[in-house]
Amino acid sequence: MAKSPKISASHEPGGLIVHISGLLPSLSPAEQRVARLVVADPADAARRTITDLATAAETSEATVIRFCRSVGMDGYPQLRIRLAAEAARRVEPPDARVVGGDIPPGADLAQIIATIAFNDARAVEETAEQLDPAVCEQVVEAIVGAGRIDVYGAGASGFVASDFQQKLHRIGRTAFYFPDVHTALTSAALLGRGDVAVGISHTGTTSDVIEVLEQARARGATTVALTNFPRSPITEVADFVLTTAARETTYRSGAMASRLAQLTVVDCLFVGVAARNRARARKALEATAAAVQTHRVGSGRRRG
Amino acid sequence: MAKSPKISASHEPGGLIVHISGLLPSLSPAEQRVARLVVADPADAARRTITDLATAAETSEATVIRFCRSVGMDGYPQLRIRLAAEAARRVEPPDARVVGGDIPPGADLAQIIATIAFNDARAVEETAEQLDPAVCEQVVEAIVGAGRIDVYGAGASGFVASDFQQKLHRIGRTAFYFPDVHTALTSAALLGRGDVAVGISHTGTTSDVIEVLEQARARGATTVALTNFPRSPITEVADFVLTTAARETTYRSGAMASRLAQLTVVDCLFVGVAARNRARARKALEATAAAVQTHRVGSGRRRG
DNA sequence: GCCACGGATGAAACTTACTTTCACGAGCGG
DNA sequence: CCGCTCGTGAAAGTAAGTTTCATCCGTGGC
Repeated sequence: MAKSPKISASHEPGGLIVHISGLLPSLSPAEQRVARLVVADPADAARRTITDLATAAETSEATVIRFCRSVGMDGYPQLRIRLAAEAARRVEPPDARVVGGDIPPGADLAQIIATIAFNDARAVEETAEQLDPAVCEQVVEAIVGAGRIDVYGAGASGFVASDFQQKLHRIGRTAFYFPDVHTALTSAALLGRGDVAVGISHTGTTSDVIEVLEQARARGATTVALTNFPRSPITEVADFVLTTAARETTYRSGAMASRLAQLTVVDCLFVGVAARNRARARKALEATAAAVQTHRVGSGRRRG
Repeated sequence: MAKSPKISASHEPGGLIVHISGLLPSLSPAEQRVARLVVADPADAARRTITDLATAAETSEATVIRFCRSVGMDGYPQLRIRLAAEAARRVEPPDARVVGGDIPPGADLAQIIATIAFNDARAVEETAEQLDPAVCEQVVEAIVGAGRIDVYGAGASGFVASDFQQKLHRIGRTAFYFPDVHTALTSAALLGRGDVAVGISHTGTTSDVIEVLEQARARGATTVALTNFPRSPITEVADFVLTTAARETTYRSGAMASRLAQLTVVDCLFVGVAARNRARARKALEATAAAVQTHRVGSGRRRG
């Protein structure tokens, strides 16, 4: 990477805040303080002067400017304006449900449900907003033309990887998923030019997955990373990077929001691939559906 | 008239532009030139610097400031921000995404993404809305008091079942998932009063899952069904029925929407259970998180 | 016609906000 | 332990925004 790690935010119609939260862990401590203020209350931040904001974040103006550059803005005034615009757009939720934050200790189940659903839905929506269709297109292209597709993921992301594998398989693409690192590495070693390796890691720091992608890349395969953090280590071994937009969350439902976001991305890719050859994909899907038909009861209309 | 004819615009949530055009005729010629530029393209005006705007209106900065005061702003920066916000709000509804229905054959990837995300998010939201907190509460209760929890699911629902099992396990509940019918049946036969069996089936017609639930029920276990169809066969063997709200869909992303909805429900149950004993759950989660820490790289901040 | 008078206007002085530069200090790898 | 890099804020520098003030014009009285 050249010099200034400026991550483009220009093709981001709706998601400045999302974009910033994604970048948050890659920022320096002082910049993170600024970022947190901004994310917490964009409208308020837009009203502040740079000196004001710097003081509030207990840092200097210089750091605020650096923060602006880090998130892809030219300077503070631009950030202000973008924030104001962003804030105006999202004044909507007047709901009582707890947004973004923690679930309060005394919450009843109805409240928990509302909060989880809201955050889950948001993660899905925001992920879609910040997904770059051009990159998706290239990934779809690669998958369509691939001799073989390997999908990797550890832990929770493993479910997603496995899901993706199954989906691709159902429409007749040759895809594999390995729950075990060693097997995965072995498989990666057998990949070659034209093949595709997809690595899924929410944090982007899962060494197992990174290793496997690295191996795949060394063999000439096209590598794709799916992570929540656009500057995490996994992005360094990937030809294409797709990001989800689950907010940094605490333990409760954060993991789930991120999972849903990942699944959404995977589904988009899947549909993109399937759309390339509708007839064949539909036929394959019908065949696989028919295969499990005998395991269904009451095949007709559902009774009361 | 006293001095500056400042007209308050602070109690004007939606209509800055309207407000300005309203008092346009009362402005001086030079100010009117400014006003017309602003009204014609608020977003563009917000991007300009005061000198820029003054030049464009063929006047001086001083006049622009006067204009700001005339329309009730404190100064130029405030106007800029208000304009940016205003502009953002009125560009909003460009909703080209296809709602609910099929993805048209000629759709480009951006459209596909928007459609999938929208439907996914909807499924999650609507599921939460129709979920009965009372039933959830009872299910949570049962799980909290259970000696053992068995989770069943076939095919795509198997992922969800497996996910649920893993979640429960991580907070120290004894939970099992069996991908194979025979093993599942065997396990169900060993359940007893106080144990819980959860069956997941989107259609509610998967005979394997129904069979297993039936077996579990016969042994005295509490049975829970998670399905999209409140009157499907599976509900007949369940003590508690939880439903998702994915619309009846064709092959494309319907499966995914239903999956996300299922995961959301599962997550709600999980959080509900975890909330019953915060301290213990948190401790267990921290322990499991720490266990995989060595498999992460760049434990600190991510670099570019 | 000439002279106040007042409002509108822009040039320039001024202030504040923003940006850049630079030196210091902490942490890391050799 | 040394040198390196990186994050940081102080301070210098630049640009943006604001105020002041002189000018210009039209108006209406003398």
